[in-house]
Amino acid sequence: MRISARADYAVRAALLLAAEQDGPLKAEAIAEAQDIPHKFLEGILNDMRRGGLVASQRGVYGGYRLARAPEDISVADVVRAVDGPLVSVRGVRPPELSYGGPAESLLPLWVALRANVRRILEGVSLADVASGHLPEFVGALADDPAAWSNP
Amino acid sequence: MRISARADYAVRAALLLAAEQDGPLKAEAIAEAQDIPHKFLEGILNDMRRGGLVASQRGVYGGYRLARAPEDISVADVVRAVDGPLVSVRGVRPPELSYGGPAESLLPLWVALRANVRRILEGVSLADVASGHLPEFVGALADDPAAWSNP
DNA sequence: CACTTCCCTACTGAATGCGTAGGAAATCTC
DNA sequence: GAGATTTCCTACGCATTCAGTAGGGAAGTG
Repeated sequence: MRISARADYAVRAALLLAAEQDGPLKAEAIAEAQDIPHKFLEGILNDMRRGGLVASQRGVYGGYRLARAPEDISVADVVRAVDGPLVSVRGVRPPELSYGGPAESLLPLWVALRANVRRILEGVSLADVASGHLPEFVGALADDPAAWSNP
Repeated sequence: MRISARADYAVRAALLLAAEQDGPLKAEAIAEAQDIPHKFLEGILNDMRRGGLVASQRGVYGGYRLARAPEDISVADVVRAVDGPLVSVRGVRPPELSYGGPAESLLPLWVALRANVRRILEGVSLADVASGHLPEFVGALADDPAAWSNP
C-alpha cells in the first residue's frame, strides 16, 4: 500500500494553495517551494482542475487557486483526483471481488480496511492540515510514539 | 493505495493452511482451490517460508503448513512477508520524510494513516478470518452499508 | 530405482510510475 | 497589435514493478 508521488505532490501543492488565498499561484512557484519537478507538477495541477478542485488562469497574472474553500476539500478528494480510487485489491475495488472457502471473510476485511482509510482521508480537510490542527481522532493516532517506529 | 495480487494470494493461501491443520497442503492444491496460477503461488509460498510463516516438506507426502498457530499470525505478517512495508509514501516509509511550509502537518497525517492500517491488519489473525469471526472493531466497520459503496 | 513435491534461477511481456520536451492556446501589459 | 507570460496538451522515454511462465535441480518417499 503505497502513496504515489503524484498523490503526495498533489496534496502538498493543494496545501500551498490553501495557505495562499489572495492571488493565484504559479506552478513554477509551487514547484520551487515544495521541490517538485515543475513540468510534472503541471500535469498534476491539470488533473486537479479536471477534478474541479482548482481553477486556473493563464497569462502574466495567472496561476492556480482552489476552486472551493479549503475547509470543503478533503485530502481524499485530492488523492482521488490524481490517482483513481483510494484503495483497490489487485486493481479492482473490493465490492467487485469474491472469495470462496476459508477466504470468504477476507472480503469484509478489505472493506473494513478501505472504510478506515476513507475515514481518515475524508475526515481531514486541506484547512486542517495547512493550519496544523488535525482533527482530534487523527491527531491522537499520530501522537502515539509507536506510530512513528518502523517494526 | 493498492493491495497487490501477491498480497491477496498470500493471505488466501495462508487461510487455506489455517483451515487445513492436519496434513501439509500442496501448492498445486491451494492453487486449484483458490484459482491462483500455481507457479506464481510457489514463489509466494517461498517468500512466506523465508519470512518464517510457513514450513515446507518435500516429497510425495510433502506440502506446506503454518509454522505458528493461526491465532499467532496476523494478516499484516503475511502482507509484510511478500510485499515489503505495509504503507509507504513514494516508496519510503513515513518517518523518513520531511515537509516544509504549510505541508508540515502532512507528515503526521501519513503516520496516522499508517497507524490505522496497522491497527486493522495487525489486529486480525488468520484464525479470525478463517473462522469468519472478525474482531468487533473490524466487523463493525464492515457492517456499515456505506463501506460497501463506491463513491 | 522411479516418483513426487518443493526450491531456485532466469526470463518475458505488459503496465505503471515518474519525469521530460516542445509547442499551441489564452491572457495580460504596453 | 506586439510581445511576454503562463497554462494547456500531446507525445515520448526510461526505469521499475507486476504478474506470470519455463525448466531443471534438490530433497524426500515407496
